[in-house]
Amino acid sequence: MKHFIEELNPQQKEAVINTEGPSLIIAGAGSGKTRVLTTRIAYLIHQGVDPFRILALTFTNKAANEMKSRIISMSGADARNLWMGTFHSVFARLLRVESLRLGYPANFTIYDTDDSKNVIKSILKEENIDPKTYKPSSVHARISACKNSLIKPLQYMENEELMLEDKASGRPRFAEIYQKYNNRCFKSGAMDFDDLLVNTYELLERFPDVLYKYQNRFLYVLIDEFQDTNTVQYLIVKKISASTRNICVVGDDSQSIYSFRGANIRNILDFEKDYPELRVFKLEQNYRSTSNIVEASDSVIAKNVYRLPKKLWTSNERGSKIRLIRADSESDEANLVAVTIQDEKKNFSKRNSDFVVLYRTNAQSRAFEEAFRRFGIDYRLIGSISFYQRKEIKDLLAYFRFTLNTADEEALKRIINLPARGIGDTTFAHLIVWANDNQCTIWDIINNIYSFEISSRVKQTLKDFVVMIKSFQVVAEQKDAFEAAKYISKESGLIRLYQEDKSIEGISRYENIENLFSALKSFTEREDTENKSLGSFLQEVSLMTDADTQDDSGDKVTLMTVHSAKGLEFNTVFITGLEEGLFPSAMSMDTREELEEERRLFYVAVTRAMEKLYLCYAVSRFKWGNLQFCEPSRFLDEIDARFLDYGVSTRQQQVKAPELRKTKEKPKEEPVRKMIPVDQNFVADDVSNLQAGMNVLHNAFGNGKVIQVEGSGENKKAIIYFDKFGQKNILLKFAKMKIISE
DNA sequence: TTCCTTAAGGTTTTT
DNA sequence: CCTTAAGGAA
Repeated sequence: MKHFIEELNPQQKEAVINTEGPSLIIAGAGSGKTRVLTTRIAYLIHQGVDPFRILALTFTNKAANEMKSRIISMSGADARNLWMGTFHSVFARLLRVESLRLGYPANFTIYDTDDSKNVIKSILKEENIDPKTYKPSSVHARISACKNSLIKPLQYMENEELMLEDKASGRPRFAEIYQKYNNRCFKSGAMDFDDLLVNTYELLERFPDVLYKYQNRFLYVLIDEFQDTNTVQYLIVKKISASTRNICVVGDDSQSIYSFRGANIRNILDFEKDYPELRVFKLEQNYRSTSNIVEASDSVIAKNVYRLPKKLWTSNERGSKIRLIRADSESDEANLVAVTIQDEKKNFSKRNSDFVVLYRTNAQSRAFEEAFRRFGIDYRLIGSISFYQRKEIKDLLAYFRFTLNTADEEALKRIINLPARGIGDTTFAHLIVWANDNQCTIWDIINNIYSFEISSRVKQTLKDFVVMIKSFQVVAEQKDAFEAAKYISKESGLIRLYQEDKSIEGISRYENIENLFSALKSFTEREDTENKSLGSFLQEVSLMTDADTQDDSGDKVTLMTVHSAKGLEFNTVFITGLEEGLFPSAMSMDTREELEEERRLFYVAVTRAMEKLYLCYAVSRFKWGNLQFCEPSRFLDEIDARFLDYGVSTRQQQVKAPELRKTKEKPKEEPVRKMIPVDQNFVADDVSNLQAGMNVLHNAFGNGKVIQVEGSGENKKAIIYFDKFGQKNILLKFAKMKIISE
């Protein structure tokens, strides 16, 4: 232990060894925050604190897992018993034990955003409310905001200000929807993401014995990324740590980027008011980046008015200047980034994993994916749709969910007619009416279906369904998650359904299911899983994000939003799409507060870079099929010019030149096609008689299999599935391909 | 009830 | 532009 502490700088050391009482650690970007936090916990364990009695909350599962394994390597296997995870996962675990108190089943379901929106949609439908004025996504966002500030439906209705706000915006029935939504979730034995927090708070508030229990269990509470906690989160940890007051929060107000999700920057600014005896530690030495990058980032964040005073510095070498890349279009931007990566790899022998491409919105990833595929650069895409959000996965999970919680209406909706068994919307609507009339769940109805007026065919189908689910329940009870899942997916017929689908999508769906099973297998075989049941697996899975499911192995360039890059570092960073209206986002330019958050976001992006930073923007961009002209981002002007290099590398000019000429003659595509690395000696076959089933070699896309041929003459085209590039529609008129086999 | 066609709408950011 | 939802035909 001793040498871990000796390696720290004086400020870090202070922040580690002062374990008693409230602490605020203000940790600048790259100042060794994670190291301090892990060492502090290892130090506590070393002092004899039982890991079971330490609660450490992080922002992502990934951060939690990484820290945990670091702590284990510092202080031994016992550290496995730490309560460490995201707010949501830790409190979900707690609620599993205590949920009965609040009237929820122990097997309560966790609704993800899609489930929540579906609940809202069905409420709108039933109440005949126009989904255009009450957009499910904005209704959900508002409900979420309420929950994060602990405003319940009844309080909402009594709040004149909020009610007037709704009236003014033309949505006077919001409070009613909010209430119905909550009732519906409760009836389904389901909690949404926000409920995991709200209900934890309520539990501690309403049941003193429960509060007492957890106050006594957790002697030390630590919170990472404190600047991104919201009101409920803070109130929960405040309650839990109230008796010991051993609460240690780590954060950086300059990196607060989640206010849209209810994060309350006041939590960090006002922390001192709640804890007058607070000790503050400031970590201001940056170990991550070159001094050029550190100073440049500082010149940007200095433009913000709302911030705690601190000055980041480094003793690292100056490093190279920040490069600007100006592109003509989004595809040009992507190509330039790809070329630059190739150059950097060649000239400085860097690996793909040294690079990250950051953007403001997920939609921007597409151009990069395309370019990287053309250039043969391996990449990993983080974000957008997570593995567990995929339809086929959600379908299977819905069976698991329903098996464990038959009140879960959203799950039932997904599975009752999948695979098709002749239970359509009409029948389901009947079931809902009967359930409402009888004040019971739909499961109760179909369980007693003989007493209802419905065709005997449907009756039999529903009876079979009930018998099947009951058999699943027995299996889920007796077997581990993997075995149970195998049984359910087979007996439900889902597996067969996907196996039989031989379309491209069908095959990829089946692959996803196979991946789910390997996840299940490793879950049940993992050593530190104390509970190997299907329910335990479901809980873990419903709180996973895309970043958690990806493996970091393999040498790949990373593509992700700036938000998901928080906490990470890369040798070389490309910040792309630096244009007014995109970054800063057009939706966040109206107020000073919003703009400052955008600037903090930019600051986060800049400070991810260790050695080299590229800032990219395009002068035009396609938006919904229309070419739009863009102005470079104001953030580019805000960086002091002495940190910037406006020069363009010779290689970049080479790439740009042909494209510029070409764009004037022919729109889009053509210049991109030019950029495909083409084998000069490639001799194409005559493909006019191409048939489905043939294997071909394309000059740019490589090996592929013809799925289908359609059209004739000039317009004859083929759908080909390429090993490396996936499915493409190819016009045979242009195609340069060899026929390998028939 | 299912499948296919057509229309509309969407781009902040995430547990 | 692309994807998803709704509406109509079999």
